[in-house]
Amino acid sequence: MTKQLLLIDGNSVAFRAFFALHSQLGKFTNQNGLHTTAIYGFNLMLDHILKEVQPDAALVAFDAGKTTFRTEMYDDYKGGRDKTPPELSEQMPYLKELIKAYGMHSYELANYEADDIIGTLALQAGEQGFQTTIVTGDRDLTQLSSETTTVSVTHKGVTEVEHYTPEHVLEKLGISPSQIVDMKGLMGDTSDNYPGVTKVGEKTAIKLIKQFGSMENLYEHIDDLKPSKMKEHLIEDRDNAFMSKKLAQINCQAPIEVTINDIDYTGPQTDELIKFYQEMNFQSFLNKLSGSQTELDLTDPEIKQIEFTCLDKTNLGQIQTLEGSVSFYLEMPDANYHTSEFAGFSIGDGHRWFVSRDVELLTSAPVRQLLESDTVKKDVFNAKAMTVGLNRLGITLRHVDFDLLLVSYLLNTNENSNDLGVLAREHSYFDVDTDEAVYGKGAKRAIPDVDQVLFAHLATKTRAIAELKPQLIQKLNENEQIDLYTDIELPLSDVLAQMEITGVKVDVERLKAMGSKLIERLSELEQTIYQEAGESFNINSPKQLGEILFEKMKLPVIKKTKTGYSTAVDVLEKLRDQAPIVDNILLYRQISKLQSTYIEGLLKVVHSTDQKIHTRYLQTLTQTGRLSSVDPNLQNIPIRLEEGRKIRQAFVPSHEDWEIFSSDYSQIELRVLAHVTGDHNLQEAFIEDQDIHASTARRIFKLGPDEEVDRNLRRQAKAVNFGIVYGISDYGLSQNIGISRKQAKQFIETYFEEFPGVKKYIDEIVESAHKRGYVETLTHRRRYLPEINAKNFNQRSFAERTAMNTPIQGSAADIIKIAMIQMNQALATHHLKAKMLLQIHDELVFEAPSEEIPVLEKLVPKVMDSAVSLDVPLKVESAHGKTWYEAK
DNA sequence: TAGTGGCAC
DNA sequence: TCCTAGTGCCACTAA
Repeated sequence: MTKQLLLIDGNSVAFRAFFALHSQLGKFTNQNGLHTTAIYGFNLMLDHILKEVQPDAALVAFDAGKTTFRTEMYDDYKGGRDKTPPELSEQMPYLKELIKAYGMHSYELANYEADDIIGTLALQAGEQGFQTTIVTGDRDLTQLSSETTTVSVTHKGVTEVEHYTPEHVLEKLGISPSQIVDMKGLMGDTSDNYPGVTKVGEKTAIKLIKQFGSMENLYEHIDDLKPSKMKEHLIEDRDNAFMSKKLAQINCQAPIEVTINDIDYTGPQTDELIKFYQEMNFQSFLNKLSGSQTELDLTDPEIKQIEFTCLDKTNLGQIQTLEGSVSFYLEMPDANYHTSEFAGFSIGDGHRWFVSRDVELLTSAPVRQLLESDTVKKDVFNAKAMTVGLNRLGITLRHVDFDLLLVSYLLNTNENSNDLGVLAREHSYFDVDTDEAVYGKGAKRAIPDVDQVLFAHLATKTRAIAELKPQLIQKLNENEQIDLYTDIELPLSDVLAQMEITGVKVDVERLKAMGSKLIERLSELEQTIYQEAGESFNINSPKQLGEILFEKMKLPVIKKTKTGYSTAVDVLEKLRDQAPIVDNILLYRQISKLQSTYIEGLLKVVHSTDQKIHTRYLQTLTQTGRLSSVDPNLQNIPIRLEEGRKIRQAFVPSHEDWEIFSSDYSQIELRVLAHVTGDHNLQEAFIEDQDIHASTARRIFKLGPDEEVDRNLRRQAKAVNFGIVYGISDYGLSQNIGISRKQAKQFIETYFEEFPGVKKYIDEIVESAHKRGYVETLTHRRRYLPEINAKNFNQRSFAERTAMNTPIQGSAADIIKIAMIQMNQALATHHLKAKMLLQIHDELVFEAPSEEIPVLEKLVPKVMDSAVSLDVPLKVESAHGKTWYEAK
């Protein structure tokens, strides 16, 4: 066996632990009022890493003080840092006690940082045949990773770490560990406060190092670079670059006085540890030591016991005896079921329950036949997740009859927890544990090793689905929601599953090219802003930005937030005349949004196997019945401004000679409003296919029949129309179009005079909401408004506005859902290759072979505008092109 | 994790 | 007197 050495960067891990638990600061104190967050977090990390590494030798290295050989080289090294919070410093001496009780050594060395101690020991260890694991919160240490050394950087919390081997460094950065110092030399480091080369950030630095191999070689060949700003900066900042590289370089020849032989690790001193835990008030660690908590205790004895059969290859035949309807549950511990691992499954018929960890069994003939059968009903929790998960195993889930998640959501939109156990409790069903109780939460979340625990949990879940089914179906009937469930939501879940599985193809190269351009522009803007401000600061920090604008530059304060000055767009727009920096900040914001959210964000979620993005539509989340989209959100890809709209050029068809085809409902919410209010004037405008905002302007501004509606009046009328849909307030309207509150009030009153049906509807819906406590859409989708009778004016007003808005927004959502189901059927009956890819609230996006485009141009609008029959016509507009951008 | 800001419909 | 237009998701900072 290779000997294992564990080296921990004490300050860095303590710092991470402290902030990871910072929100709990108040809860973690001992009898003497000592804060214990960092100690607790450090302990969690130790338990975790000791179990993983099982070291033969171990050491925790600390920084000795503020002055080191680096501060001698550069006064300002680590300058400008906030001083360590006292709640953290007070914990450091106790942390060292903990380490001692664990039987580990700590060490620090004057003039050197912990990094240098670690680097020096790791080097010696490698020579002596040790395998070394370094734990730190500081990415810079990854320069130490090698054949014999792995660097584990804490990720979220403290127990989750990312292991950096040389291969992993190469994968993440594209360079080798030894080249990290060259990169740091060029880019500098804001947190350690050393400069690097002006305008060179991580991306540029990596590009240069990839090209030249090292900083030295880059400067030897500097004359070969073609003339550019960057070249000038490189030459100008040469000295900074070399100094920064030296600062970044970990010294692996530190004059340490310990050797590996001095730091044997033989395990914790249990007695001392118990004493220490008592002093720190660490109950859970004490329990763990005394062994009073066994894993089996996780099963709550209160819960009705369940008997189940472990399925394996020998007893598969028994599955064939299941009949009627079966409950099925496939456990995917990660929320993203496109990529999650499978933890196991359970299947049963109300009396017998079969369980296994081995999902391969699902593909065996008896199980597959059952899942794919058109005659055996399947009852599940989250049909869409099951469909996608099984699809990954090559199985098509058919004939789903009951979806506990979907039904609960329809009965009450607030009951949409994705944890079956939580949801069951809402329905007064207690014979199933929550996932949190069985799997734990946060960093501690894990699938139990003990079969009994996992299997009992899966079997009780399946049983809960079966036992809750009859009563919930009955409630759907009582609410007149059974059609909504059977004809809309359940079939829709399958349509959505297919859309998610299909995914949308992304032109990765195009995104990357856009990204590098944006980065260049950002770094230029950044410099301009720093010059205009007279200092450099973090533009992304509203706090720092506020200080620059409102204290240093003394611009007038327009709006404040809870925490300080507001720097939101509407505020900055009012200031743009006062200083040129404001426009640059607005531009910086716009571009950095595109870069981080859309370029970086999208690139992160492209599946490498098919270059596609597979979003997940959440069908049981919104309070109105709309869908939402996550991982990533494909419902907010920019369109309003041209620069952002270009992102859509990266959304392309998945086959050559195919196109993107898009259809959207025109003014669907206002049409729904015209329908539900029965307002004659509003209906007339739509029946005559008038420009609705111009028509509203004509009425509220009392224009004659031949009078021109100018752009400004139309814009104001448009805002009024939106205001009506959202549940209007005079203040909101006045802010939106920049008029006085009095004037806004006047607009609204005139609107109600001109559209009396709308006024009547609003009064009635609010009254009905007060009486019944909920509102409904066209399809009886229901939203409860518990605060509609609140004493608090704001709470009540909010509920009243949602009472107006929800039937409108929700009915529009109903309509497009119906259209999606019918559209999917229409594609099949017409034997089209076209696929539905995306839904963006009032828009459907498809990809199709070019020759099918003429067919879609007729078919899609026909299906969409006849999805429901309203008192006003629905209008659909379509477009197509080589990319989503061109389909406009 | 809370707060701020910004993108969509 | 208060605050103030509906529904979402996500990045980033600061702690």
